[in-house]
Amino acid sequence: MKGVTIRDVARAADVSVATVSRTLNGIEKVASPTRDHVLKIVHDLDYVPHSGARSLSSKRTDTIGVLLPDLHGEFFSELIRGIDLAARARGLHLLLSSSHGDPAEAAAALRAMRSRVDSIIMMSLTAGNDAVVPAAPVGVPLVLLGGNRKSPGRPSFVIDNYAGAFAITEHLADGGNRQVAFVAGPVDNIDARERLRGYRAALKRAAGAFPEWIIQGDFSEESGREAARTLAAAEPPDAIFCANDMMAIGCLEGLRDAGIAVPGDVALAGFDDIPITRYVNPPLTTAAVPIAEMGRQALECCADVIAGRQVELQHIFKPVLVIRASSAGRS
Amino acid sequence: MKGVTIRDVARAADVSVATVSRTLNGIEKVASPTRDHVLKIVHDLDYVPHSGARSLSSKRTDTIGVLLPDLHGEFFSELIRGIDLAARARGLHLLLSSSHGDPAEAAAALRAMRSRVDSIIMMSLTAGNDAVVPAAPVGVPLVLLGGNRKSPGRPSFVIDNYAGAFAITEHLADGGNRQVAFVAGPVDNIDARERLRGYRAALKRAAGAFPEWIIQGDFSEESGREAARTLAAAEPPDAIFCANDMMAIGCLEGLRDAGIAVPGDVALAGFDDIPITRYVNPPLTTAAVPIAEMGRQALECCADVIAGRQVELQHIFKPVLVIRASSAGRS
DNA sequence: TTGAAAGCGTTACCAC
DNA sequence: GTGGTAACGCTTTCAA
Repeated sequence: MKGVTIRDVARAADVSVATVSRTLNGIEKVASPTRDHVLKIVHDLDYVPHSGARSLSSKRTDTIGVLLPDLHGEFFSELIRGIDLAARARGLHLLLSSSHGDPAEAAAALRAMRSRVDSIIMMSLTAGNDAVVPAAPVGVPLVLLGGNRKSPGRPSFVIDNYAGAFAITEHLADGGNRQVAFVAGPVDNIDARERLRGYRAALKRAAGAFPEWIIQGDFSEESGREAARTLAAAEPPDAIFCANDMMAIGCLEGLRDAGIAVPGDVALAGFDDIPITRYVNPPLTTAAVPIAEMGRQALECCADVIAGRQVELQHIFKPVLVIRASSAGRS
Repeated sequence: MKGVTIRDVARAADVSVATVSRTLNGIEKVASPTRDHVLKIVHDLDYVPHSGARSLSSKRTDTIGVLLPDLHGEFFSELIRGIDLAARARGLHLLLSSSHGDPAEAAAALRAMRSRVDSIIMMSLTAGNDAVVPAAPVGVPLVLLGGNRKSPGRPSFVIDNYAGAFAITEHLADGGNRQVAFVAGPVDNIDARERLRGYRAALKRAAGAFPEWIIQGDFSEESGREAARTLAAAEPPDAIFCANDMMAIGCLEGLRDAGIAVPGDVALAGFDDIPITRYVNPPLTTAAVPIAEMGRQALECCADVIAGRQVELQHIFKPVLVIRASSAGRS
């Protein structure tokens, strides 16, 4: 049962190994009766080609590598789901690797994957990680996910953080909220910086030019809670825009503890639209990013690159403003 | 830069390919100076062994397959996180595949993986899926996750659903709640059935022998919402135990819509302790399963099996009762 | 401690 | 259409 080779099949079917190979790969012509006979034997013997041998001689692995900085939270599970969906549809396998906090680790992971995959989807969240996306080829085509740094010649899929943040800020300011505070993400995070930029631009454009009010956070729930404490200590703003949903959730709790009602006293919004946002009380206004869809397209892109097809280099996903109870107008 | 082989390294280092191989695999003895010299060349040339060729001659892939029924939700992302953590620590790669609703699909996935991995961690949620875990060997060692069906000779990691459900039910009954209703999971799901069994046993043992009250659900949020409607239509019970957290969350919303307060009018509890449970209002009482830890141990088990070490066959994880506000006593 | 050479299971090329 | 047979890049005896 174990270790059935193509020779065993060839022998049993009374044909050459070449014919079996052709039958299985289906590119070249094989006579229909021969084909059927071979397939029957393959099935009877439960023959599965040895992928190592196959990749050795064909130079293909039919596998896509997925390199992520982390696996915590729903963002990544959604992303992987989208990638997996597309991979299954194309008959590709997925080699997953994560937790690459620092560039050195990520570089090592990249090297380790090199010989096992045909292409790699790589997500580098922080600006610091740019170092691991070398200008030089790494051996296999790379498709980039997230971050805004351009890596010339490489397809990249990014979120339009600026536009999303702009829309949220505008919405909060429109809602009759004069003072909109911003809880920022990590300073070395590109997405976070873009969101900050969007906040600033929207404020400037808003009639009346409300002053900026920026609190430093780090994308964590705890930092959101802390921001709430800080904001509650002073004269609270009319609205708070947190650079991601987790901070908004922490902020929500912090405000509740401080006896500040949302949206009664302060309007609140986040960014990402992770599933939890629907369940908190009140449900959170946020900017929805089509995470799974991004993953799906990134994989399709890999497949195209492998096949030698021409691909778009810049794929930008515009977040959709999702208005929920946390920012219900209080005119 | 591309396609550096072991021969290139051997030539550059002026040694035989055998010596390079030995140096890299580190089992047999290589003189220290030779070793260092070879390693330097390997580094300079940025040589990475071809994994296909390696697996062809060594019969190892250093890869573990992970077969999941689905990728939706936090349960799976936690699981993968635990598995990935352990895999990284052991220098193993992870081949991920999911969305195997029906047995035929799962069987195909199993076949496709066979030649690419040294061992497979397989999760089969539903009783129906048992068919895809054949008694016969599948070519590589299998480690089972979830479900209670025994597959003789195969290590399996399961949750003690019975004990968890028993504990929850007991807690709800103890809290001064006379009538405890149960919202069940899919009938063909083993975990769901065990939880039902736990509920029944606990009710029987409770002083006063409260009558059973079972509503059929399917683990979905929507079915929880519907169960709430059904329960609210009659004289509501004192407490509701949903067979998983998602149903409990749906139930919570349904109760709110019906004007029934939790825990004021009805105590509520779920099962799994997915992260969301902490954020809903009120936070949900539930049975916590160490998901990531289960994944970690499953991978360790794979590594042990591959290495030929003896392993325990039955690993049972007892859920921990997590009491939150949704079941706060109302004596 | 090192080198030479025989596989490992496929694919792909070249004849027929 | 089909068969024979070099690669493919590595590990692993077996000798030296």
